Amino acid sequence: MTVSGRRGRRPTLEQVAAYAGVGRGTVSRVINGAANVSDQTRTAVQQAIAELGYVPNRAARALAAGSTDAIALVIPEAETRLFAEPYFSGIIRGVSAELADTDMQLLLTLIRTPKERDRFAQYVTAHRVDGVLLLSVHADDPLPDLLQQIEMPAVLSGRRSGDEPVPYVDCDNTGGAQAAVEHLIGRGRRVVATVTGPPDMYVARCRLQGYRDALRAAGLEEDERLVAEGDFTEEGGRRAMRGLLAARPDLDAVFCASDVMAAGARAVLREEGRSVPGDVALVGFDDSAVARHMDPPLTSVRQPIEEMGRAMVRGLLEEIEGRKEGRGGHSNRVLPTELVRRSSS
Amino acid sequence: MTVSGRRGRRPTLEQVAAYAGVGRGTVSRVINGAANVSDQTRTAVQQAIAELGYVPNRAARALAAGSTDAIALVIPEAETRLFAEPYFSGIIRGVSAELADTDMQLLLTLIRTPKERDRFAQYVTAHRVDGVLLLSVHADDPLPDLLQQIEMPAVLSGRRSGDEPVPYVDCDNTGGAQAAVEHLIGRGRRVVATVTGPPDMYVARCRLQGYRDALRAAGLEEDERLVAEGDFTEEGGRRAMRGLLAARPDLDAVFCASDVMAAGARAVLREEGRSVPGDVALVGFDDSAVARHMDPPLTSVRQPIEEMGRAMVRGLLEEIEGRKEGRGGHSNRVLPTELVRRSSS
DNA sequence: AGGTCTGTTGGGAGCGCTCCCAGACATGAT
DNA sequence: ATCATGTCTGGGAGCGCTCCCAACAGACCT
Repeated sequence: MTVSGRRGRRPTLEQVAAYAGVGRGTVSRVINGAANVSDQTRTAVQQAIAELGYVPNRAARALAAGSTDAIALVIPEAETRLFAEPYFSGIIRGVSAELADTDMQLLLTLIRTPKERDRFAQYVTAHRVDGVLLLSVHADDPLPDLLQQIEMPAVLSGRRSGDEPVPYVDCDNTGGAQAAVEHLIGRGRRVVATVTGPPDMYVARCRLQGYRDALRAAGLEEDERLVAEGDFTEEGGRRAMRGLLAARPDLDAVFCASDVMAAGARAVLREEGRSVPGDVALVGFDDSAVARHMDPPLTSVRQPIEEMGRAMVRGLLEEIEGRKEGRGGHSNRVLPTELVRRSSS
Repeated sequence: MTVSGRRGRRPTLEQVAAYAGVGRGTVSRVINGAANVSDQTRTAVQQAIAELGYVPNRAARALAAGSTDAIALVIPEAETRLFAEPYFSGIIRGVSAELADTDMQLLLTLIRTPKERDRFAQYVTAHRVDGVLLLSVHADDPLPDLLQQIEMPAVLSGRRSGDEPVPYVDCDNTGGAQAAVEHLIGRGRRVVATVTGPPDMYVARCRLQGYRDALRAAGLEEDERLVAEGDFTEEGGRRAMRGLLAARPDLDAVFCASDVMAAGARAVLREEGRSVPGDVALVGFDDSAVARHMDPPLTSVRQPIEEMGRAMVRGLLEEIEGRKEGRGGHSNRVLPTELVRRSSS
């Protein structure tokens, strides 16, 4: 924590230049790692910087250079409740970690209301950030298209559809669901049901697809009465589970498209006197805290959330860099998931 | 989303002035809500702003005014795991909500390593933010003192000790714990144990104090064998619970200083064949997702986390304002907690 | 009529940087 | 010796704002 105790104004680039006996331009070159600076000069400047405890003024730099050295992480308010728990903090952790080596700043923006969204739209339209990370957007969110229209570099977490035009980072939802169901089948289950997410969400459709793929691959029966629609809430899980038990009382396994829904399903199974995993094996998705603390602990599909955060930042920085140099970026990434086996299956 | 489609450079204050037929100073006055502008002029300027879709350039403003219009929310990395789930996102939600009306920006900074801490120290020392929100600092964290030393406005969440010199927002840990234990006593429990947090954390000491206060007020026995030290982890809760059962097998209630520890305790109770709440009543602290999903659902003490976030921002803005006008702020706040009754007690 | 306020307004100076051009110097080729 | 070429360097211009001072108009007094 070597910080000069000097009170009042902070040293400026100009003062560093004077102290080192060089010109402003030279100091700027050293700071920005430009070539064409002799080793001797560079050393002298670096020493002056250290001795004066100089820290560049971001505002001045941003003003002069026309860039902001900041990216925004945008989170629709609803998500902070729904996906609250490993997701939210996991992404932030990954983003922050990847940004630590950069001197980019992270601006956090929660969007609660259409008014706030418009305000943010204004803000990005005025190019007050260099790029935007958009968390779990809904299909009808106008923000991604706006960003693309004003040519603001952006990366989404998750896709809105199969052919997402905006760069994105996603995890292999289909593969994860498939692995989960294959696992159930591997444990000898033969009547495997599923509780899905809302069908207008791409992520929900992917997980359902994975379920179907696994059944088909194993040659097991596919019955629409084994598919119940949930909404990613616990209550939705409850409702769906009741429906499944009514339609197919002979089911012996359930794959839930989220842990929270699995928690709801589990409660209904208990009410109905079905043991887990004895009578019915249960698998969730997300590997959240809920999964670990359920009784019995829930087998679940883990997404590499932190890694997704990192990948988003890498992608965004590439986009920004690419945009500057005239070439395009568009580096989508789909990260693998992992089945975490616990005693519910 | 009324945004002029004009490509290229954004309109500047100067252009707004020209468009409205006034001087730069006048536009600046209108934007910053200064007095001494005639209604007629103000209206004209506002219309020009709207018509051109003008958004002030933060960097330019910061540079000229010497302030940044940004505050930093600093989170020690460890906390994002430990307190991850309602705490982290709750605070952020509150902070963001309170900031929405302001045009302050929120910079998020996770601090993982001493190196990153030093870097942040540099950053704030260079006055690159107007204020700092510091989450759950440890007693040995040098950051609060540094901030105070360089006269950077700051607000802590939680105190490091009883006489915290830096402004803070906290919840009534003592009162919450006391209410929890009183609740247990009210339900007829007579041998009430507690699992504490690490004694070097002030929050843990407060919750223990609340436990003691309640016992004393009820005239119940206080036995040191009824107090077991945990560390806010599930495993710590397990260990503590085993110790308690060994030392006082006759206990009929346990107050755990965190939900996570309560989850550990609950697991041990199950192993030992003690029913909850039949044999042993259980109460936690935090009202986290874990509490809701335990079996049985855990009675817990809820902190008004979102409100704490809001209070932190209000306090910080006061500090910043006060600092500017030469007077001091120092508005600490201790918010009330609330007992959420579920079936574990 | 002259003087003094008060309320408004315009615009110069400057915030601390980056960009870029021109100049200084060294090197090698002619 | 001369010139071209290249490397390094200094500093002017300007980014878009806020601050502040001077100027002006009108109201009110003496």
